Parts: sequence; structure tokens; C-alpha cells
Amino acid sequence: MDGVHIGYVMIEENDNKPSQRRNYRHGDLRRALLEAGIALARNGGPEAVVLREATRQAGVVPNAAYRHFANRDDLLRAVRAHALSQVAIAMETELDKLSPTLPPLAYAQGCVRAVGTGYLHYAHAEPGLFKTAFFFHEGVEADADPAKAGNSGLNPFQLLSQALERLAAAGGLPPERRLGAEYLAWSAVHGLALLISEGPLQGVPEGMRQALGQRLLDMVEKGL
Amino acid sequence: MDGVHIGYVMIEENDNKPSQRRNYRHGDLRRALLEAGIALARNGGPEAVVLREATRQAGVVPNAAYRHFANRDDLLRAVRAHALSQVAIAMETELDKLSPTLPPLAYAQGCVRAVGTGYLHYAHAEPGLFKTAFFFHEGVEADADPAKAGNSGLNPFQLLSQALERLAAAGGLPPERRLGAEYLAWSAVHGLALLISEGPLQGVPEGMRQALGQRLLDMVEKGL
DNA sequence: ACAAAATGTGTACGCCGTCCACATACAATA
DNA sequence: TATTGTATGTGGACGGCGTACACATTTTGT
Repeated sequence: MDGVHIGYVMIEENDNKPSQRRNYRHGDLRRALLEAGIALARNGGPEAVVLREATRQAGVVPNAAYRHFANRDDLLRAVRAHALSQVAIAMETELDKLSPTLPPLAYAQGCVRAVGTGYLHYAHAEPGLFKTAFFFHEGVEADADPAKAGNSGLNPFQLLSQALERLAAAGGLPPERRLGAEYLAWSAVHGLALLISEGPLQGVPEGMRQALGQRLLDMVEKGL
Repeated sequence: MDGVHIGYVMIEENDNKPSQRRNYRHGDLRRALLEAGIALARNGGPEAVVLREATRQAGVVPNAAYRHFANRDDLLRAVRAHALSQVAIAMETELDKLSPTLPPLAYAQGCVRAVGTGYLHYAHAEPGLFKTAFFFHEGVEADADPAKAGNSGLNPFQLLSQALERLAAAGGLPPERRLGAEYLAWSAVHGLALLISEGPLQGVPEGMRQALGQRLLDMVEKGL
């Protein structure tokens, strides 16, 4: 029953995602292409997401992609949105570990650290997607697109903003230093994330990596 | 006398770099290709340095490049080396502004700031080359290649190390925090450099950019 | 003067993104 | 239910890229 030759699109088994299809219509090509793109980005980073390969994995002719994405860049942006949302989720995972019974200042500081830790963790766990997420550094600040957000509905930048807001409210960040604090914190964490995910700190052992991350967050906390 | 048609390589004027040549042999192709590559990287970043375009600018057939560079990547690495050396020079320029009559601790702190300032300045002034310089984050730490160094013979990472060493010697950095300090400082400054050169801080006005840079360096100084 | 080594040329291959015309399936309507 | 329009996939083609192989030309070392 599998591998039957029907019409001129032969290959088949189940008409869904895994391998092939029997119909002229794919049924869920956009999703299939996106997932292929994500897989490509996952191991190989943004430059590895190549349109033709995605269509190959979806079992479809190259041009079919243009019914769902304007061009390669459009596909890449969709992959990026997914990666951003994953970063947000990684942050939220760390945030959820915090005990809400902490005193406000400690809690707020914990939030900032959690955001940073999630970021660093994701960069290490998924370097390809991480790189894709921040390939275009294109305004995520005021972007309400839920495709780029985590479960809270906030994207990574917004989660950082929220944490800093809380910190300011708890008195952990003097008002005159509140403006632009996002960019200082982001700079520091992003820089280390790059060194870890694609830089000279790639092979570094777990313990050392954690320690560096915490020292960096200390620095941010102290110096923000 | 110019534009003469000689043999089968017609175009001519002066047989040197600017435009074309009359000889079968180019004479200085490697340099010409490298300079073309640098120009391409300058406006367009690493992905803009395309082998065929470089050969076009050098007035030579594509394959000629392979007599001087193993492949496109090899050319890109040469461009990167040049960019790194420019970064080092930008740092040295800032270092030279320091008055050596300062007390040791202030001088050492000034050195660290100068290194960071030079880095940030270059990232803003030459975003394409800056991006190329750190496209491969590939061990520059123990690289004695003079092509990647500035006038002092030290590359950017080594200049940072030197500054931190001085800071530690002057008592501005406790010994237990000396190890890995390079990566913390580098992270912070590199992150901001990215946001400025290709990120959401691109269009930001001069004053704001300077201020952010100094605040970031404050943070590093305080929190290292 | 001549052979060997260095350097540039010509031609070709496979891969990529993308355009255009055409085929097929599905859905709304008559 | 038959028809027609629209969404979606196919086929073929183009130009650009990196690069391999064989060949031509110049320079250099004997």
C-alpha cells in the first residue's frame, strides 16, 4: 500500500508531514516548509536555510514555495519569528523557577537574572536557531506579533523590559539610569551569548560557562 | 594613448591598480583582489565579498583568483585579517590619547576604556568591515599573525588583555576576578557594538550613542 | 636557449533564487 | 449537479555563484 504510483506524483505513505504525499495538493505546505526551514536553521544557522532544500524536504517542486512565501527572505523571517518565540519561552522557563514569595527587590533582581540566564541557555542549546533569531536585528521592541512571543505573549525584548521595570519599581535601579537600561543589559548578555554559541567560548566546559554567565549577570546587576 | 587595444586584453591606461592592464600578467593580482574584497566588505559585510565580483573589479577572469586564494573563504579570511588590524588600530588611536602622566590606576582604567571606545567607534564607523572582522569568531587569542595586528603588533584581543593586565597590576581588578575578565569585557562591548553597527541602535544620534557607550564602560569598570 | 614553474584563460558543472506559462484540484455559484 | 474562478503545484528557463580541469602565456632558473 505504500510507495504506490498514482497519477504523476508517485511517492506516498501517509498524506501528511513526515515523508511524502499522494495528492497534487500538499495540504499543509506552508507549515511543512517552515518546519523544514527551522530544521535547516537548527543545524547550520540562517545561511543554511535554503529554499530549494526546504521544498525538497517537503517533497515539492522549488517554485511551490512561492505560493506561501514571497521569497527566501520571507521564509527566513518566519523561521526567525519561531526562534524568537523559543528564546522567549526559554526566558519564561527560568522566570517560572523563581519563588514569588521573595521580597520584591530580590524577586526583581531574580527576574533580570532569569531573563539573562534563559537567553544564555538557549544560545548554548540551540546555536543555529539563536543565530537565526538575531540575524536581522530588526526592531523587536515594539512588535506585537505573537509568532515572536512566548507563552506570556511577550517577546524576548519585552520580557527584558518587564524585568527592568520591576527592578526599577523595587528600587533596584535608580530612575536616571532606567532609560536605555535594556540596551546595556542586552548588550552584555548578547555578547556573551555570541561568544558561547558561535565564538571562542564554544567548547568551554559546562561549569566554566555557567560561572561566566553568572559573573556577567553580577556585572550587569552591579553596574546597571 | 589611453584605451588602446593591444593583444586581446584591450582596456588600458596605466598598467596598475586603478582600472585595467595591458599585460597578460596582472602583476599584483593578490593585492588587487584583496582590496576589492575589502571594498565589498566595507559596504555589504562579509556576505557581500563575492569572488567573481572581486575578479571583475581586478579586470581578470574568475578563475585567476584561485592562483592567489584557495577559495572564496580564503579571500574572506584575508579581508577579515585586514579588518581586525583596523580594529586594533582604532583601539591604539584611543590609547594614544591617554596622558601617561596619570596615576597608575587611572591610567589603567583609561586603557580599558580606550580599548572599548576604539572598538565601539570602529563598529560605528565601518559596520561592514566590523561585521567581517568578527564573522568567524575564531581564536584570535593566541594568534601572532601581524596581518591581524595594529601598529603595536597586538591584535584587538591582545590589546584588551594588555589593558586588563595593567588594570590588575594597578589594583583595579582583584586577582580572583582576573581570569576570564577578557570575555566579560569583550561580551559587553561586543554586544553594544553589534546593536550599534547592525542592530536597533543603528540610527541613534551621536550623543546618545556616546552616552550609552560610556555607561556601558562604567558598568564594565564597576562590575568586572 | 630552453625547460620548468607561475600565472591567467576558456569551458563546463552543479547549485542557488526567481520568473513565466501551464496544469490540476478545490469551492462557490448557478 | 455542472461550471467557472481561484488557489496551489509543476515544468522549464535564466542568470549568478563557487569551483574543477585543461590549456595558453609569460617569467624564471639553468
